[in-house]
Amino acid sequence: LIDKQKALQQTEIFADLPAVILDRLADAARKHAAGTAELVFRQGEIAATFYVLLSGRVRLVQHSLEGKDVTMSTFVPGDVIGIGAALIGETYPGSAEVLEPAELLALPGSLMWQVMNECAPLAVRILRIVVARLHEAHDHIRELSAERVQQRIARSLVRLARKVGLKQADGSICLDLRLSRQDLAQMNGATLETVSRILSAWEREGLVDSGREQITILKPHALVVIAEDLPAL
Amino acid sequence: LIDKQKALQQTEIFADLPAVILDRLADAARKHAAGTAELVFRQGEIAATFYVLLSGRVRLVQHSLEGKDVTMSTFVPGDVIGIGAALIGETYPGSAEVLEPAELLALPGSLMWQVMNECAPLAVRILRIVVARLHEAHDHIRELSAERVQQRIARSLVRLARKVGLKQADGSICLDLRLSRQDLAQMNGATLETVSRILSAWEREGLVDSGREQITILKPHALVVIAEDLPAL
DNA sequence: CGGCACGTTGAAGGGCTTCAAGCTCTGTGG
DNA sequence: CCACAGAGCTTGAAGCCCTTCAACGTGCCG
Repeated sequence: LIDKQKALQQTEIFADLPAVILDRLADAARKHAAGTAELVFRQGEIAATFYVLLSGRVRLVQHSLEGKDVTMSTFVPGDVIGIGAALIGETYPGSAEVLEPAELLALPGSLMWQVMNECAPLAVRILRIVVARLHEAHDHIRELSAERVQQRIARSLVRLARKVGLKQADGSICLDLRLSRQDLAQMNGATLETVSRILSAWEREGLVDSGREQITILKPHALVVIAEDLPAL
Repeated sequence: LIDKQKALQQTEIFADLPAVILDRLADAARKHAAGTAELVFRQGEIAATFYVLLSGRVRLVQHSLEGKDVTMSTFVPGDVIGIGAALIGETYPGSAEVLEPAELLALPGSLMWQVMNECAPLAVRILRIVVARLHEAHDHIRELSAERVQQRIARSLVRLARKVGLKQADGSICLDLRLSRQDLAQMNGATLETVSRILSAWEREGLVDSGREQITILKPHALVVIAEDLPAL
């Protein structure tokens, strides 16, 4: 119970809340563990609860009718998952699939409503998060509409480098996560074959070093050039 | 001043508010008219105000570096524009371009903050709107990632038919707005040539009847079949 | 009536997908 | 410990979807 409070406090969204509020939330929170490939919730289910990710990695994925999976976003510890749907009480817009073994706190959306109405700063933060995600989604739409696969993949790698990149002594950046060609493809509306070909080409040119579910960026700047479609070399 | 109140009351978002609140909002609101192709706000500007659309039509468009414009969403009377950015105080995620001569009410984001903190139901509605738009954006991402241009165009037409379709006696649906090939292209990440070819093909098959900036759907059901990629005919 | 935005159509080509075959690792159970 | 199954990856060939460029209609409005 106390560890649940501590866990909540360490997330950006629930930090610095009045003790009373934190108590109520921690009291209602239920710990939940899930292994790789498990679904925390499924697309289409009525959303009564949302989740705080404590450890591991989770992605939000939409299934298209033809069986293609599309990754909407991936979450790291501290992120809130499914809060939009849970607050409104509609269905989840996608499934939450565990990428790396995860611990989560499950919280009821209804309680969140009550608390938000009493604690304005909390409402502010939620709105801030949802708006930020909306803007990310808009960026994603622009990229899918106007850019080539190459460019989008480069962009993904640059973004991942900023988020989970381990800078090496020689200036290269190692991406600290399991990342298959398939994953990259589903994040960018492409096929795994195309991703494989692009990475192979980059490897031939010495831009990256890639292996099974693992990628190291050798020339970060060159990747940015591709991602931003800058003219000169 | 009284007409501003009335205008606000007739939008879904500001209906049924306490008179005191409505007063303050109406008082701060400033009427604004804009002609076709004008920009209500520009991508990248600091967002201090948001807008309520009273009449006309407006689209939110992102400009890519290579000069391609991508339409994120289009707004009809009663919609709120730029509220996400204005509440957070960051920059606008895109430009708001007037499609048909529009009247708007401009409201300061800071005031909205204050009012939201006092009036929980209002905060609820804002959040509901932003979440709904996030989910729309996610759908759009899935479509762009997994579907062909044909399918996306069909989907756009079906959606427009629901929103601004005038049902005729013979079962056809006339889209009551100016809609160029270019517009359809920018809504779906395609080129105007491709859209033209697709519409020509559909016209040959008797699915639609299209002219200059004007489209009538002759066989709505057949279009749905294409949009949803249903197997049989 | 001339200008201009919108629209059509063709031809060429490129980017990406699809299908298919084979390879390389990883992990697991005998 | 080794072998093997299977997941992940690579590569080729064929082809389609869509874009790009270009030239030419068409209709609207000043």
